[in-house]
This record gives sequence, structure tokens and C-alpha cells, in this order.
Amino acid sequence: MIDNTANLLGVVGLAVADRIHDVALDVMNRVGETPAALVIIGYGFGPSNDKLKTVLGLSHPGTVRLVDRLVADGLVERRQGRDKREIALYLTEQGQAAREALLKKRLASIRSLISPLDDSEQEQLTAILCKLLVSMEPDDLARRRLCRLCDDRVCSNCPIPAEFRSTSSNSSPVVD
Amino acid sequence: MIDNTANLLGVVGLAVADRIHDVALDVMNRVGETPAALVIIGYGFGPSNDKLKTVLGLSHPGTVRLVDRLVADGLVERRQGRDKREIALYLTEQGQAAREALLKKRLASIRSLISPLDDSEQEQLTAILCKLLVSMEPDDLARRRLCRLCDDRVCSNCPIPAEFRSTSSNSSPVVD
DNA sequence: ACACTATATGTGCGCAGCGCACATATGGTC
DNA sequence: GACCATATGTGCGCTGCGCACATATAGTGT
Repeated sequence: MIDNTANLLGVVGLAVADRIHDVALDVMNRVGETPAALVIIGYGFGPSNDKLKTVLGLSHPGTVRLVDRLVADGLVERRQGRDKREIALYLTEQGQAAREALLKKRLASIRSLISPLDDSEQEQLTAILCKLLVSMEPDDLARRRLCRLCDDRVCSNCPIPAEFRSTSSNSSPVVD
Repeated sequence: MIDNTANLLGVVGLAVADRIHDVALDVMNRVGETPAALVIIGYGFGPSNDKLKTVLGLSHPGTVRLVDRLVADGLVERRQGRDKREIALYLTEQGQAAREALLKKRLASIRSLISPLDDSEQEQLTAILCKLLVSMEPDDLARRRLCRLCDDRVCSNCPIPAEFRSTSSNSSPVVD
């Protein structure tokens, strides 16, 4: 019985991931971790290459090349970081617009998926998803990675404990 | 409010997709549509390259190369199809084992995700997922694509109408 | 001041996964 | 037999990524 539920969740999860994939391809013509990088850099706290790397779960060179692509696309710019080694990544205006479109279309595509639910079912689903998320990932990094494509402005009741979302500031998911 | 639910579903969907990705990497060291191909070929009805292509949503050359990889890995063999143009794809013994491992570990990884739910929540989730799936994809092909990684043996109550699962046989998802 | 190590970014190279354009072989139709 | 449809396969290139290595800056100990 639980296998049946698990299989159904596998199907819906795949459907959601497919939709997000398609949105990213449509908005920025990039796939993989590049869309997540756009979201994370867009929080505006000027993450270094290294910070980005840990959240995305990529190798260091993979992250460098990913940023190269974002810069080549005119979405991101490298600025001077805290010392002469570090860089700080910021979105360009075009990058901001792309991020907005990405988050907006991501939400829209998933919203259309759950639109057939009535209010009661929607509340049930929300409660269940919250419960799953609370008990999902034990460490800070994995939780940030989990939320790497979130639109945090609509996530007023993010079930992930605040102490896991940022360790030195409540407003930035990319601080150290 | 619905945006909040949508965002949460986006997170869980991403988590599920990440887990499936990791399982495929672990079991067969392949990603992308290759795992799905293993599942589909494994139904044993000897799909042609072209049948496989439509379910996976890949280009024709992409599918040929995908099969090349599966053959090189010793998981799939090309046999003579219905005429001298068509080929028929079948799993080797090793391919069968890999498919079993893939499906088993996929289920296990998702099962661990939903294990914190009590019986009542699990029933609610099942009902909601079924409702979502029923109203999700309008056409035959998209529905097959949706189920491309399913373990159909645990899906006794697949919400996708039977007429969309196979048009000429009730037991094969890859017939024409 | 100077070596040594840690930190941070960037490069050369190669591989996996995929698409476009094209080539080849077989089957069906007039 | 000419012609088109169907099915598979190839040449080539691109994106996304990792491993090994190179380079630049910061800190630390003597």
C-alpha cells in the first residue's frame, strides 16, 4: 500500500520536475543547475563562486563554467569580493528579469497542476507536504539545496526551520 | 495561498526527482532518459527504436545513441523486428537485473520520504495524487511518458484510464 | 622577512547526453 | 520500375559537467 503511494508520488514528482525543466528551457534556454544558480544569485547578497558551488552540489570547475555561461548570457556579472581572491556574483537587470520570469512561470506551471483540487484537498496537501519537508533533510546544506528553486516570497510558512535557512541573517539563504 | 501550496509541491517534486536521479546514477551510472528506456524496454514487448523515441520524448538520433549506450553496457540487445527495417529491443539478463534494482531502489527512496506520514495522511495523499494524475495529461502519449519510470506491479490502482495506457493490449505500455 | 599552507578562482581536457542535417535500407503504391 | 513513406544509423557540434592542474591571494609560524 505504501508502495502504491510512493509510486504515485514518483509520477507526480517527475511531472513537476519535467515542468520546471521545460520552464527553464523556455525562459533562459539553460538546463541543469543553471536555473537554480540564477535564483540563488538573485537573492542579492553577492555569493562567491564557492558558496554557489556548495548549494548547487556541483564541482568547482563545473560552477566556474556555469557562471561563465550566465555571464555570457548577460544575466550575471562578477564583481570584486571581500578580498582580492573572492568574487561576488550579482544579477544584471536582464538577469533580474529572467529570474522573475523563471519563478513566475515555475509557480504557474505547478499551480495549473493542483488547480483541480478543492479547498479542503489543497489544505490537506499543504499540511502533508509541510510534514514531509520538516522530516526530510537533516542538515543545513541539504535544506538550502532543497529550496534552490523556491520563490521565497510566496513561502510565508516555509516548513524548514529558520535556523537551517540562514545562520547569520534571516533574510539571506546564501550567507556563510 | 495556492501559490504557497504550489511552491511546496515544487520543492517536494524536485526532491523526488533528485532522488530518482541519484538512484539511476547509482544503479546504472546513467542519467537523462536512459533509465526510463530501461524500464520501458523491460516490459518485454520488443519496442522498436521509434516506439521508444515517442515515449521518451527524444529525437530519433538521440534515441539511437541512447540504445547504443545500453547495448555497450550489456543491458539491451537489438533483435530483428517485424520486417527487415525494424529492430526489436530486449533486455539482457543483466539488463533485467539492473531494471529490478532501479525500480526497487526508486520505490525505496520515495518510500523513505513518505514514511513519516500516518495512515490517514497517507490515504489523503494517495487520493490527492490520484486526482492530480487523472486531470493532468489529456493525450495518450503524454500519459505514457508520465509513467515512464513507474513500477507497474505496485500500481494496482493506476489512476490513468486504461484506454490511455495501451490501445491494443492491456498488459503492454509500449504497443502501438 | 620568508617559507608553508589554506583559500579562491580559473584552464586544459575529456566524457555523457542530446539535436540537426544527412545517409542508407526496406516496404508500399501507382 | 519510379516514387514516396518508414525505420535505422552517422557526422558533427553543442551543453553540462568532472578530474587534474595552474594561478593568485591570505594567513601563520619561525
